[in-house]
Amino acid sequence: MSTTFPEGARIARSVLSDETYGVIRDLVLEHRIAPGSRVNIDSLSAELGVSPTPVREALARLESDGLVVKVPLRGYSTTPLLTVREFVELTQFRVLIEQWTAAQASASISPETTAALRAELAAGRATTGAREAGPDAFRALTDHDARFHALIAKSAGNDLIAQSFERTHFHLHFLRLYLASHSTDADGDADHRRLNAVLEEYDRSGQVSRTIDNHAAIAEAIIVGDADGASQLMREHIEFSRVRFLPVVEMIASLG
Amino acid sequence: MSTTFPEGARIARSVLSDETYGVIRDLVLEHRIAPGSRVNIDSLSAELGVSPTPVREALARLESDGLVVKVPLRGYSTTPLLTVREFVELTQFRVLIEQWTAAQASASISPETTAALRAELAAGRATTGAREAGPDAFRALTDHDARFHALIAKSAGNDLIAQSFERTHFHLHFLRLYLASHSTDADGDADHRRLNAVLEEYDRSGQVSRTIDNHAAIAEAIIVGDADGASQLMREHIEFSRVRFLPVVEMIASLG
DNA sequence: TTGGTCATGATCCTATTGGATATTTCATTT
DNA sequence: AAATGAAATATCCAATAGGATCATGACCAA
Repeated sequence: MSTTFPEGARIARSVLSDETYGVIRDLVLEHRIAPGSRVNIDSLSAELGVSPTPVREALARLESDGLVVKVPLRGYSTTPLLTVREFVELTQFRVLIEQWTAAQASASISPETTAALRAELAAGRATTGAREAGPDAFRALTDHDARFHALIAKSAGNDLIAQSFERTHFHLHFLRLYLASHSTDADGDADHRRLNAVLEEYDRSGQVSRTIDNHAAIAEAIIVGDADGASQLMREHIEFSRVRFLPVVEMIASLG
Repeated sequence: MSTTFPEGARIARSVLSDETYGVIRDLVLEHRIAPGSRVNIDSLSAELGVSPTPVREALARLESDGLVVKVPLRGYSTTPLLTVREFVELTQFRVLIEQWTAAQASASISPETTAALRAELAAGRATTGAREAGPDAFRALTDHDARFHALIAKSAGNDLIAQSFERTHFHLHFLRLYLASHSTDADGDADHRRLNAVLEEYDRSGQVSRTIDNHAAIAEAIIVGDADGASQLMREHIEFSRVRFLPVVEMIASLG
């Protein structure tokens, strides 16, 4: 008997293959299944209380999403954590796309978009109320961050580009990295001590309030229709995120 | 050193679900299954001589590719042809991404990339040998076009962006549109007569040689490292394609 | 002893078959 | 003509048999 997953992971049977898809997706994204590890179809189906068939279909879709990889006749594995190179490439992609979405959103600003941006900013500020650091705070921050950037992407008026941007799941990849870094046992190992030092530096560097301030500035530029300003601020925002987070990624890569 | 065989040397075992994925994909792209029509799993599995299970898995992957859509408990349908709006959005996306890839490829030009570009140009010129118009010529042109643009995307040095670009399958969508327009019966209908007029104008407008000339100019700019020039030429190339093809898209949309 | 090869068993992916459930269609009734 | 119900159709899931891969360990040769 392997009660690996919590009871909440069980499925309310309605449209089983879709439900299964969502559950497995969350299991991967939330690190319940470790990055780079094998995914056993039989175990998973037994764990979720369904037959292998919907699990198979769910995994096929997850492969197209880039969350698992399939080796024929050998099964599925979750994709490994982002490498440093992939992290840099993802940041490049974000700069390219989001400079454009910010400018476009500015050019076609509407009262509805303005209201939505202000509401999301308020939600973001609410997360800073509790000033603690660590996984929970980081999760709340990335949730807000994901919603904020997705909102701008949708406001740019090009659904295709918005979809292409959202399907990178950049915030989920960052969350996976961060969770992985915090879940490493903090024993006396010199590597782990250095990682913890990097993490504490990251957590304490005022990242949360800094991010919210950046968002506020970007939103204001968009609302007043300052396309060039919004574009420039967006670029700086992403670059800042890259500079702050890169040491964490490098440490993780050197450990793994 | 272990002189292991390259990846391709691995024996291609019969993995039925992968095989059916490719077959169904071609069926949809080549219009053997009409756009917007239902896809019957039982009929398909009987047609292909396999059981419904691999067909189901293949369809799940195709949904992530955007070629079919699933309605729970009602089955799958092929996605309709591109709307005018989607065509415009796709062009916007291409301009945004490909200006960047062209510039980046110029900035990091290598002898290998130079050779590959020249080879692809030669292949493109070979397609213009037969000066006929119509579906076959258009197919040869889009095949070359897809390879040329994918080559530049890969040469930009960012795999993530290259993948994101290639997964739009823009050339396949264009091919579907073109094939759909040519497959409509040329009866006495006034709409069809107008469509045929638009198509003949398109086929006769020197699109083939014009495209190859554009490609040659872009390749030359990349090879000599002229990032700004390559970026600008790429933009004009895509805009030209948009202007020439848009009337066809509009006619199709007005008919469907 | 050391190194490599080969057989054997376990594990897991893969695919078919059959049945349960939802939807659609069509005939019947009001 | 509209509504209701029942048969037909198709999706959807489960159970199971069939194969491939990997791991373990024994055997043989150097």
